[in-house]
Amino acid sequence: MPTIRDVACKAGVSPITVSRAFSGTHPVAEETRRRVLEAAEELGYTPDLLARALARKQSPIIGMIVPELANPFFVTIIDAVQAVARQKNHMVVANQSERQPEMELTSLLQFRQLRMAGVLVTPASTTLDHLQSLQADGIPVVVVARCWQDGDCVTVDDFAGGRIAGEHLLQLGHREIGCVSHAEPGNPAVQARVQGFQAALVEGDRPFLPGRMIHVERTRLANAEQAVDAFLSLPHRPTAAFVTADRLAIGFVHQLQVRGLRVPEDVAVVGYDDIRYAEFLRVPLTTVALPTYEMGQQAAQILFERIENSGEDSREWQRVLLQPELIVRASCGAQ
Amino acid sequence: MPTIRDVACKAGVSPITVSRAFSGTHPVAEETRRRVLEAAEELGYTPDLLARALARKQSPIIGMIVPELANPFFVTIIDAVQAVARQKNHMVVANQSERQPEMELTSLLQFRQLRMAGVLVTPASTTLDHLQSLQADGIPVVVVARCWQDGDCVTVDDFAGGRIAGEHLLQLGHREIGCVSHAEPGNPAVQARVQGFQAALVEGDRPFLPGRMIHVERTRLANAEQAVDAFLSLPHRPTAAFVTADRLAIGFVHQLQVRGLRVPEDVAVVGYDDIRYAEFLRVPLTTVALPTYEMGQQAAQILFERIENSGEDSREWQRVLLQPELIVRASCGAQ
DNA sequence: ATGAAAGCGCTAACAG
DNA sequence: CTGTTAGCGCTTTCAT
Repeated sequence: MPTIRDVACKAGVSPITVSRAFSGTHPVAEETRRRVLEAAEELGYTPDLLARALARKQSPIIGMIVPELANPFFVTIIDAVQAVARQKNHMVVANQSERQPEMELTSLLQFRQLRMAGVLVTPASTTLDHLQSLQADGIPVVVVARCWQDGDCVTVDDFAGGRIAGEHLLQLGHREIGCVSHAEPGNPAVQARVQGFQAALVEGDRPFLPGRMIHVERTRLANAEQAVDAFLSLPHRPTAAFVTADRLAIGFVHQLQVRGLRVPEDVAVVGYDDIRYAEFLRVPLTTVALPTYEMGQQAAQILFERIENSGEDSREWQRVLLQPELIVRASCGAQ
Repeated sequence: MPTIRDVACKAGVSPITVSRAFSGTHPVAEETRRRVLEAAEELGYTPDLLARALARKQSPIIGMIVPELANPFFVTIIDAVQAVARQKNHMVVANQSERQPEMELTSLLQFRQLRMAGVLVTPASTTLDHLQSLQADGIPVVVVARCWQDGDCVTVDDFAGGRIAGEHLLQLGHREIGCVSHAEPGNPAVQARVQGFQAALVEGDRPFLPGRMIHVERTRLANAEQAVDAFLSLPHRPTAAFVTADRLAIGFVHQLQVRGLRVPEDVAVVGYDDIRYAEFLRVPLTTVALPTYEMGQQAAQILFERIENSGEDSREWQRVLLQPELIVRASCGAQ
């Protein structure tokens, strides 16, 4: 593979001129640039990104960490980030933490060792201090889908999302409403949904009964079964339920039907996320849709602003809060 | 950030010894290694992967190209590859080609410029010659989910998959069976499915009528609508259909129902892919399941074998063919 | 088992 | 606008 020297030689200029012609960091006379590009073309020269990265102390790669790849929610974010990154000639490494803080740390270490241009992360832990060591090394970090006090973040207003779910069920006349939440205890996104939902009930003069709160760890079928068991053994069985994730809601509806209950007639259900196919289910799911792609896009844009203005080091963090939207389908009985 | 020199100084050894202690390429006395690691620990030293990559002419990154991220099929493969890569301390860059050969070429160029350790690709084009320039540069390439004459590949036996779908419908007593295929014309995976399906009919003494072949370009709702239009206007409407992708099959079933037809009573449907939620649909979908994760896993393993034995340059390409499996649910009327 | 010298291919900093 | 010099931090020879 030809190097910058070979091209320089052939074009009759110095190596640095070739460098500049390719990276466009310094002006190069049009005529010179043409000669250089021509020589490069003939030689089949292409810049070595590794060498460039070493010299610049920065590789053209954005590191991402998401809880899991098997979740279209995060894949959509990755997709959006890639679209922005491609425009900026950057690549994206998207790792999953599997919700384990140690795995997140491992990835972050790799990212630092590779001197990535920037990092986007949906953290697995509630404390976010470990992100600051990256910032200290000059690597911009933006948190996605979670809040962050000490840095930039782009989030969905999950409190508002929970609230519109609750409001909707109240409007439909339900007075006894349960809630099935998921995820590891303390997951801030899910907590906010639940709090928003409870706020809606309170505002509607129906204080939420703690006994009607059902929690499961994951969104698998087995968890849905657990949730339905718990739901059906509640005293004064609620006529409706807000389930904090569509994947869980789908299983929940399914299990209710298996036990002979009808949705929405016996139990109305509102989910969260608006995953694909939610409209093709046995009972099309009423749910809260999130501006997922937009979230990734904005996060990436903020990140690149930081990368490009890396000298300025402004401590005015950006905090973007995007609004969710209710999608009404059959599972709540409104249609 | 401390460098290898700082550690060497503090540990009272030469830089090269530190290098060896960390990379483990050459033996280092146990006592020395301990001293080095200790010094590194105190300094907070961590190897600079960019510098290492430049010196070794290889970065610890696997490049992947898939047609689209919005398809769980490919995401599952990425997931599997990442799992293998992590064990080998490698990162994964997974780009989408959006089925455009030029985008694939752009990514491949980037991969080469970054001297990636290896590349996995599900090509967007039928000709695979462009992959050989990578191989020529010493970068191993494995093709996933497609066949490849001139290199390693790991594929699902789509012909067999199409055949079991056809056989199943025949066994259920259907004699007039249509087929709805998708994707850009000439997509080899889809072609194989269709051919396998046709072979089943021929073997069952029901030669497939070309007029019953319906084709659409994509798997969106609009395409499903198109397909149903075409299907319903067939002379002697078939009582069953094989649809070459679940996403399309879901829309197909949906549209049939919208037009007042019952599934499976009026039209039995068999899909392909066994996407998640296929079992929770209004009509749970009978479909052909693929060993997707395993495919990614095996492809990654083969790739790392090539990376690790990069001296040998054996021209005996591996060609792995994995078997699909029929999943019987309600949409075909067997349950 | 350890070390010394010489790059990997590019770019920053400074000159002109 | 162009060139010179001197690295980026690591690993490869080749010695010892």
